[in-house]
Amino acid sequence: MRQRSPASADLDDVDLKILQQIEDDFDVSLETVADQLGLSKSAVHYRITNLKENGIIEGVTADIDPFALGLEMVSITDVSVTHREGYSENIGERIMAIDGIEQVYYTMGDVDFVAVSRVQTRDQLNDLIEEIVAIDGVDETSSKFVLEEFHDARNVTANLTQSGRDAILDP
Amino acid sequence: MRQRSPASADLDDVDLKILQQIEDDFDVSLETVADQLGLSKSAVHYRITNLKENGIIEGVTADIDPFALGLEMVSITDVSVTHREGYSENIGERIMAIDGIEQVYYTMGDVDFVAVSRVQTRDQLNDLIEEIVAIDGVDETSSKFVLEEFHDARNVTANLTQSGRDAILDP
DNA sequence: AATGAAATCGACCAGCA
DNA sequence: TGCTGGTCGATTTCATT
Repeated sequence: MRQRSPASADLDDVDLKILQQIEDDFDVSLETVADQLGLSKSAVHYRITNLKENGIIEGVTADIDPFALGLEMVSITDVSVTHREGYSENIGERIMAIDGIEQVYYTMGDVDFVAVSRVQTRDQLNDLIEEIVAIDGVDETSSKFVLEEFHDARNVTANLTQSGRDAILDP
Repeated sequence: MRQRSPASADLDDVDLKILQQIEDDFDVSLETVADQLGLSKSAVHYRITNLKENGIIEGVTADIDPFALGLEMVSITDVSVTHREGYSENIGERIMAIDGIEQVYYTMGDVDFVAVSRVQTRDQLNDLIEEIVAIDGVDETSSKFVLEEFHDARNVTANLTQSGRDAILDP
């Protein structure tokens, strides 16, 4: 698995406000953010640089509308595997590597993996599921079609509860 | 549901290459992208501006490591609802509005909604599930705990098959 | 749709609390 | 370490093709 920053990254109130702003929209000028916080542009820039270096900001990316690329079919596929030593991580990565697979979760319970996929056509969906089944160790799959999605991008700061916010601020 | 750009957005090869680059990393200089494509910096900027105006680029955002905020617990919750007129869309939005909910899918099949949540503590997870159950029209829920995730951010261009790429380029 | 020049904004640095 | 103000380089904008 990928390296992650420690759970107890010491962020203060100002960091959190900056993160909230730029996680929603990085296309704001430094000056706007600085004015809102009563800081100079340099100070905001300094903090953003640190947040990047500490891995708290993993990167800055453009969010693309999948529909613009004709990616209109979303499915959720439950995957069961035969349990062998160390296979699970490998299988997760192999599912993830298939074109059209967007997210893979390895879960506790009778279903082992849950995969979210996004494709243009039924043929692509068929191919994708066949590729999952072809992976060594995969037992059976069960897919459901998604009719509608609800989410405002990936928004970790927006989804914090108040107690969660407090937990970050005073360790 | 939110307005989306048409499936047949007329993109050319150059647009697709720009999207691929900036979806992965917007922190590249215009000059780098321009050089790779044999264009001027202004031309690349002109295209990016258009892609934003046409809604193909939905926005530019910072990706934050959830672990840095202590968000270490991920769950997938299946939600069944009693079927009444027009309730489904409303319920989806109400689930989505709960703190800690990251994504909600409305699906065909016996399970109606699939919700992905990310919280810091078991208490927060408990609260979250209670809030789902409290929604009018929700019948029953079933949750599984996620042990590991596989995904490289949201990467719609990277997940295109070759035939998918071709389908976009020649309509 | 793409270009080059001009205005604006972000990145970096030295210095300071 | 966190911040300021200034400088330089990059990006954005605009007139022009």
